[in-house]
Amino acid sequence: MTGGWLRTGEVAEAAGVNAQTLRYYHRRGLLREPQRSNGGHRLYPPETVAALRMIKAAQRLGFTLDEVADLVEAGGHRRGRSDGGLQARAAAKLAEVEQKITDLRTIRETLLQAVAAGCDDLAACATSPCCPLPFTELAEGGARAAVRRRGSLPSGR
Amino acid sequence: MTGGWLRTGEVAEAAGVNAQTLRYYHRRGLLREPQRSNGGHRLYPPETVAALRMIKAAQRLGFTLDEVADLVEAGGHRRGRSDGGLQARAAAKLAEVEQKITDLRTIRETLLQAVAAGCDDLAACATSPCCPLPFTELAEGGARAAVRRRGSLPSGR
DNA sequence: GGTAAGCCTGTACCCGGGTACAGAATGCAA
DNA sequence: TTGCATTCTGTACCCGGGTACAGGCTTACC
Repeated sequence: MTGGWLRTGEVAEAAGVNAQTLRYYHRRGLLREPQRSNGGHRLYPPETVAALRMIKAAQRLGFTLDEVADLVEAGGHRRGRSDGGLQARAAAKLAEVEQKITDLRTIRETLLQAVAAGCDDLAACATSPCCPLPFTELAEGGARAAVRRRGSLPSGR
Repeated sequence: MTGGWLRTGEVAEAAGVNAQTLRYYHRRGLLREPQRSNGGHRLYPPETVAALRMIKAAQRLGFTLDEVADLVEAGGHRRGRSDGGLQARAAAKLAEVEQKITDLRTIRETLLQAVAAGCDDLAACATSPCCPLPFTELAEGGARAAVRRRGSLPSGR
């Protein structure tokens, strides 16, 4: 409302995002297509920068792009009843994050043990009864975590 | 040494891994190619199961498959000097894991705030001065984390 | 009006860690 | 010996989150 329209590159720069990413977000339904110039160039309202920051923040909070798209959609729809459900989703995500922290703490303890015990060869450790590393539990823990991860987490990349 | 040879499916089953994954690990240099039967079927020594568990454990500790391959390689080579360096790598990974835990704690606090403040619409919150969510920091935090993630972490998927 | 920078579209590719499929050959038990 | 299960190979595809490239059009400035 305050300033004029912004071009793709300007929005991208202001939000600290690659210009290609904007198009990608349009495809994913995270951003509505804006107005166009006569020549077909996109002209964004300044609020778009805030919207992008919001998307990046939500991602950082552990939501996937699909989830963010849902949230945006839900937020936009809630003319009548307030069923955006950010509350509920944030609570669920909170539980996931806490589980992930617990997992990482276990991993940390195990790494600490490996360092403390002076392990220097995984292959040797794996078959040695005196090594404190819990290979079997770790391997199975991976399977459990993989299942949990289907629910999506802040995670890597 | 104790038992007979195992076929691909038996190893996979015993280690809780898809049979295709074994081939994949051969390609990635995580497992040496074993002996073959006359007909060309792989015949694994029983230790392979322990090796697979080791790989899964290392993955669970936050090492990527490339890193595990390095560790295996280094472990196998250390005939003369003991430069496997699991020690050093575990210490480095430990630092990464601790950073990740710190990040997740920040995320958790933020989610808690969102829930406590009763936020129910991200788009509204992002432009409202009374919302406690630190959108800008979160967005920039994401950029920082993305850079850190180039170093690979336990992460998702 | 010229020219460079910026933008448009579609399509292909990247990463990591697998998984699936097709079609041929082997292995093993009855 | 027959027949089904398993394995073999190569190649393609999946997920999530982007990024890159090519070839053409628009915009902005001098």
